[in-house]
Amino acid sequence: MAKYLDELNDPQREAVLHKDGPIMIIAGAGSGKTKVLTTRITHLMSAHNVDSFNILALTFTNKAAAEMKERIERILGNSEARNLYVGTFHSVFARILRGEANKIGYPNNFTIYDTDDAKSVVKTVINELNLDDKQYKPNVVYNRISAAKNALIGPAEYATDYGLQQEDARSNRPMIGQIYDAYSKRCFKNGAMDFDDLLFKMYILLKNHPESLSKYQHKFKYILIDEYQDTNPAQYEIIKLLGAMHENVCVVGDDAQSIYSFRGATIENILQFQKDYDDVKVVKLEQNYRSTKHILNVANEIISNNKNQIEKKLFTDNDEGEKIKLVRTMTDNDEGKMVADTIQEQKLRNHFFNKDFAILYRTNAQSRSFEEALRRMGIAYRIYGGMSFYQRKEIKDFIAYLRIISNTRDEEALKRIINYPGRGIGKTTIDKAVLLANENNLTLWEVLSNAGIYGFRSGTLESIDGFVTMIKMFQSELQKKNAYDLAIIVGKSTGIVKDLFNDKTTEGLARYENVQELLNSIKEFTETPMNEEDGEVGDKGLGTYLQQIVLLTDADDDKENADVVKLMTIHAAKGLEFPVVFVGGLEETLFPNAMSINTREELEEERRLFYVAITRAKTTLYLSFSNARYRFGQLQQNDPSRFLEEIPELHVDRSYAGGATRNNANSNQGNAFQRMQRGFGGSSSVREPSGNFPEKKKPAYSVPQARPQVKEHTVSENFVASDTSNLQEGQKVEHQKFGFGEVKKMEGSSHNPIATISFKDNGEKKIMLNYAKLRILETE
DNA sequence: GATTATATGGTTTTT
DNA sequence: CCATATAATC
Repeated sequence: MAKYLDELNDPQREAVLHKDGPIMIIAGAGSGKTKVLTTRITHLMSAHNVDSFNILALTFTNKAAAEMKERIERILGNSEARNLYVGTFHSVFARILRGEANKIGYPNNFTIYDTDDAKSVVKTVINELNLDDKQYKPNVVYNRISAAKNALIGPAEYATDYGLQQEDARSNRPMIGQIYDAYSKRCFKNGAMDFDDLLFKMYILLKNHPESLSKYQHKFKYILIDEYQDTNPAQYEIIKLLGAMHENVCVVGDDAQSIYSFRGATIENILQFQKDYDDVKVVKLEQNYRSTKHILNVANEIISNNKNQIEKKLFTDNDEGEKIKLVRTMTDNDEGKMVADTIQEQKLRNHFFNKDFAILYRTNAQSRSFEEALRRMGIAYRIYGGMSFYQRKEIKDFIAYLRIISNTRDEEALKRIINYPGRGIGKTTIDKAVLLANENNLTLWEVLSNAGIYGFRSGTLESIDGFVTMIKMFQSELQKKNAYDLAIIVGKSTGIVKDLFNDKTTEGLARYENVQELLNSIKEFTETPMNEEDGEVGDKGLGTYLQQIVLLTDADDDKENADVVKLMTIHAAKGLEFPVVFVGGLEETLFPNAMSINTREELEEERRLFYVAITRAKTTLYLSFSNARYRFGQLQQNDPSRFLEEIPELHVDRSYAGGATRNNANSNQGNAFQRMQRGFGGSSSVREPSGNFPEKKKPAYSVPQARPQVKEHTVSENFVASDTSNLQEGQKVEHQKFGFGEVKKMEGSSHNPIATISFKDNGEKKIMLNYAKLRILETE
């Protein structure tokens, strides 16, 4: 038996050894599903001689795909893995569509619109239909269109679907069908597809073009899908088409971790799978190798509150571990401080590195307080998600040039840069040109490049001609230069790079650096040898580059080994694991989020999200919530999350207080929530005066606070951290945070000296000199 | 047409 | 609070 099979448990091995026919693997959190997937692919190749060109594996992130390839390569010991078709649904389909676009009337170098571009088109279309964008909010309309596409409902069907029409009428938005139609037409005219089109058009292609369908059915003899619980109907149908010939479809998922229903994902796909295919083999992976017993038990308890789920019971042979820590803080800033303090302390006490910690939250906006606290402590961190690199204005502007060079039909790109940098082509001119384009059924670019015949004022005409000439020059350069060289020329000729360079403000500097980074990334792209099969769509050109970067998440480009604390939403943490995990903001209206408590389905998804958060932790889990936090610029009171009620008391440790020992009532009765309520004398109906919370106002039961209160100390102007290697007892010092004090005692090894210092305002503290910033006061 | 001041409104999660 | 949209002013 091959060595790699020995490393599997029974059900894992069963999943790997099953060769032909549909198989569904229900894989609990931390049960080694990635291992099963990679081993399965390896096994197909090495034991069954399946050609690597005939395997398709779909993942949710590019990073997961890269990791999978790498692992397979390692086991196989050769470079066959590079021939595998591994990637996200979106990137794999984009690649296929790039080759087949002509069949559905699109140019091969079609542009991919990100959400911002797409919403902007929606907005344009709404205005052009003379509809009120207050009534038809672009955001809402876009989501509606997106949902339709994910359910494979095109504009024609949308307009005639009674149910949908009723819904829209009821919500006072009866024209959405028309907007959808106009939006689709405009995208088509622009030679552009949005994210959902990558699925929708892929489906259309396979459905309407038997030769394409046949081609890919033959090619993909084995299909594997990761995170199956998060697939939507469009993805389901595509897979059904692709897999119809061989039926060698392997799906791996966990219904308990389904958290993308807002993107159209449905657990129905799991149930439907067993109906659509004959003799589906089902394997359950229930042994968790990731977490301690305490953590896993809490997770099991939480998820058992959901009615909708597939029967399974996760277990682990891992240690009992520590109880999970539950911390209440006063404000979101305190919460940030508590987490930063704890990380610092854990690093010292348990020799953790920064990269062993993850801070997870429900919404991106929560990152701020954590970020500030970490920065203040000098702890290196990285935020994933939020505004990604390619969404920044300066980057999008620059890329818009490349987009218009590659695809002149891309109206969004054109509008973005036609007057950036300023060249005297203002709103009036653009509106007029767009109108002309619409009236004459031309693209905006066509109007501009023939501006002479449309009676623009001579000055404006001159500007337009100058712009058009410049873009044409870029296009001719494209014939002889690679993407990087072209980008350099663009940066120079437009003056963008110079402008940014001359802007010496902090933001200007950052923008300049970002553009430089963009140029570097283009360079890297042009210099990296190409994946063999990308050759099928021609070049290593600009078009390929542009299509690639839109689908990049910033989780993808991670410097895996950087020693930084990771901050991200729970959604973004799916599939990852960390030794120590903090989950912040466990409060009503935030988590579960107020937007998602109106139906059982929504609430259960929030609970699954909580489940995902908990199961990211290997050894230590902190849950925190705050009395009040700033939202929309205002301090808002919140009750503790209802999910906390669901945690059995025996797994919880509330004595934790950011390192300080506290004598709190350790009653073993009731659950965490009840104790919390009691502790606060009947809950958060107690309104604190906004702003500062007086220290003295302690409840009868002392519920642990994040930290002993520190009297704020403002450091002296001339504060410079002194060399403390020769610190002596009796010396007077100033501490960055605790203020002035006197050294009472020196102890600890020379490696890790610890001073006991009596502070004027904050009492006696033990200070680790390796980390503290102390200024030794000159003794007279 | 560009620059600056003021108003508005938005936060759920992402490819 | 922050980012974007509109109005006001040059």
